[in-house]
Amino acid sequence: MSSKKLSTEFFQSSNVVELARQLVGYRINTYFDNKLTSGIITETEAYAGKGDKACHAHLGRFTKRTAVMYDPGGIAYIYLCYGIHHLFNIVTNTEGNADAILIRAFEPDRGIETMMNRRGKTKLNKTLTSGPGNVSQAIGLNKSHNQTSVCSDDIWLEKTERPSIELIETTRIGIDYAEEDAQLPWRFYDKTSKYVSVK
DNA sequence: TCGACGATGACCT
DNA sequence: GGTCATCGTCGAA
Repeated sequence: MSSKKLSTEFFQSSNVVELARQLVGYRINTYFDNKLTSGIITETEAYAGKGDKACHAHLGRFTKRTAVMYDPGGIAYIYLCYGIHHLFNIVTNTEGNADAILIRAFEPDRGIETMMNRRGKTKLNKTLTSGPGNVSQAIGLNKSHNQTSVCSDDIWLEKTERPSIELIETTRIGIDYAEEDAQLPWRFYDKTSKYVSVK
């Protein structure tokens, strides 16, 4: 039990929904420019590969952008949304499945000053790290980290004991185009945290 | 080539 | 509640 760091194998589980559920309460860390930033994940969404209408890899859609999703789990899928925001996902499952988990919010813990600088904030409030675009900016992730490992010395996750989590399972955000799959309860968040994008 | 648009967020009233 | 910034990606032409 000396290492709490999540392994590549952890992310290669075939059940992306269960993994997304599990990650709420776990710790996300990055170490860039000699600065550690970390926090406790409060909100995630599962995207279940080819069979999920909300997933970029729906029906096996394979483009330059989505190619990374088909790689073995344990790496980052980061893409630009609305021309402004970098959204950070973790690819899961084994090669060829294209499952991913979107990290939508976390509760800042270590390196808060660094995160506020990256976000251009002078006051600490929930907007520091709530919302997928804000998450990436706070922990210093951008497209250069696409396809890089999330089990490295620069980016890693850790298991925690998850004290006082009250897990809510509900629908995903911003996927109205996904028809009936928009109704799937594949968003998970901790009701006890204020660091959640949408309650 | 070109046009449409998106797994958003900040700011306004 | 509404508006809009901003640009890479993708599919149509």
